Amino acid sequence: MSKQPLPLLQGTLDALILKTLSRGPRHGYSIARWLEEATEDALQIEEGSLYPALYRMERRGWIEAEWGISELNRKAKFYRLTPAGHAQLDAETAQWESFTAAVAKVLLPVS
Amino acid sequence: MSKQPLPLLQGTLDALILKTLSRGPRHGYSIARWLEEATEDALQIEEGSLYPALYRMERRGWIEAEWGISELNRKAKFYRLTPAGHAQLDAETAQWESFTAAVAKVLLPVS
DNA sequence: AACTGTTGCCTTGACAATCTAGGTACGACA
DNA sequence: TGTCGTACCTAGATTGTCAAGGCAACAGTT
Repeated sequence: MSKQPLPLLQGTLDALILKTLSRGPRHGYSIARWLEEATEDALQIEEGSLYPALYRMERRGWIEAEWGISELNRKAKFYRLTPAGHAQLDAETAQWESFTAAVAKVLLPVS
Repeated sequence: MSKQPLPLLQGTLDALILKTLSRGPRHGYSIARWLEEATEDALQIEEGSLYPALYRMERRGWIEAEWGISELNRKAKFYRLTPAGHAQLDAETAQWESFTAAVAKVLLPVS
């Protein structure tokens, strides 16, 4: 009964990152670690997914980057949410709730 | 406040179809209609997604097809779940629950 | 000084599933 | 005859994730 991390459903990573950043600025590596910790390692954030996602979101104006120094004294790129990003987070959260509610109606019917 | 159908998250369609067929055999078009009805039109099942999904699942041995006549007297291909398909449904349902639970921990924290 | 592990960022290419936008055929019905 | 709904099918584009690499720099050990 070893539990290996679930593959991400396409489209959920953005929301997860936005939510993480809504708690305060973080650098990429730290976002990944925090998400894994917060989900108790149920999700694994691949760097090959993470960094493209960050660029995508920066390009769309949801987040902004700034170089700085990490807690461990290393160069790191810190991201923070823009107002547009906050709005996007709200929208994606609402969508996520609607979507899971819809799927649940099919997959987990009430009786 | 018009509500347009949500795009499907990649990977969920299989589970939705399997669950639909677990209630009894159906033809493709009917699967789509039933899913839309069951989710109160929150989900829209595109035929360009539906039919490829059905072939995929047939190829994998989760479902079996047979030509027949629809309720409306038209030629239609009826699908039914195989034992492997039933097992797959169970697996995907469990995965779905784990995944949504993990995402919820991030997106919808308890307080 | 050399080595090792960790942190932190980045990129390329493959892959998989969905969607767009077409198409065909046929029955029902006006 | 024409139109609408049913029912199936497909090619191509798009999108996001993942696998699998690589690089640089710091910390701690030996």
